[in-house]
Amino acid sequence: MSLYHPSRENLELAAVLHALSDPQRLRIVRELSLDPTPRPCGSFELGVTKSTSTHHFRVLREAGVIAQLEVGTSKLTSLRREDLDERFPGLLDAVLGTPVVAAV
Amino acid sequence: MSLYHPSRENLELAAVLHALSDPQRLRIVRELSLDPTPRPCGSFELGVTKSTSTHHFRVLREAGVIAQLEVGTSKLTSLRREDLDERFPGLLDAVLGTPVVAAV
DNA sequence: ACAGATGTTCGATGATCGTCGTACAATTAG
DNA sequence: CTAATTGTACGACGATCATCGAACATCTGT
Repeated sequence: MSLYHPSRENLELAAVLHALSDPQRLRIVRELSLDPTPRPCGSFELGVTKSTSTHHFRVLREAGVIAQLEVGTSKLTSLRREDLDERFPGLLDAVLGTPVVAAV
Repeated sequence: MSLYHPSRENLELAAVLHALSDPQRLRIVRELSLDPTPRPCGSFELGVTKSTSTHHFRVLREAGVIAQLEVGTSKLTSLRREDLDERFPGLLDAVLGTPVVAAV
């Protein structure tokens, strides 16, 4: 049983925007952008339980924001930056280039 | 009773992304970007009832994506492009599919 | 074989969402 | 004044969402 990942051409803007519209998921994406090394889900400091975490990673994966590779008992997570940049140029940079709070 | 509009500094990324993650609202924003002339809500061809329409315009306004000015019995709607560009550079262009600079 | 680590699955719960219809309010045109 | 236009308010409805806990599965190390 492999994990569903939408192909690059099938990425949907509304789905991507929805995936990014949650604080926890936005945080995951930000962390991933800072250190592009694929890392297991557990290495993210979210203030939620494991099952909630699983949910958020699945939403991100099914929207095509992240890729997850099963390795042993863990899943290495990475940003699908190239696919997103190709399909929605500038979107990821705009989302990531934004400080969490307004900086004047 | 005036309409709530978040100030530029108070625009929240998650709220904006959420507002843009609905097909109807995305459509409103696209139409607004094509013709920047402020227009009443009723001039948009959405396949929903008036009350649903009211709801979508409110979500967009409260997220800071659009501005609504009461004029007579109607409300002139416009994109808050400058505020959005200042606060989240490149986001609106990316969502609208408009490159920030000419393609290479 | 056993224990630990990593993550999933399965309800469940309360909140929010998109949608509708009806009724209402306010302005404008005859 | 009356009627039409423009939009809101108020429930209400099913759907989806974010979250949790408990149980389970799978791999790894000893």
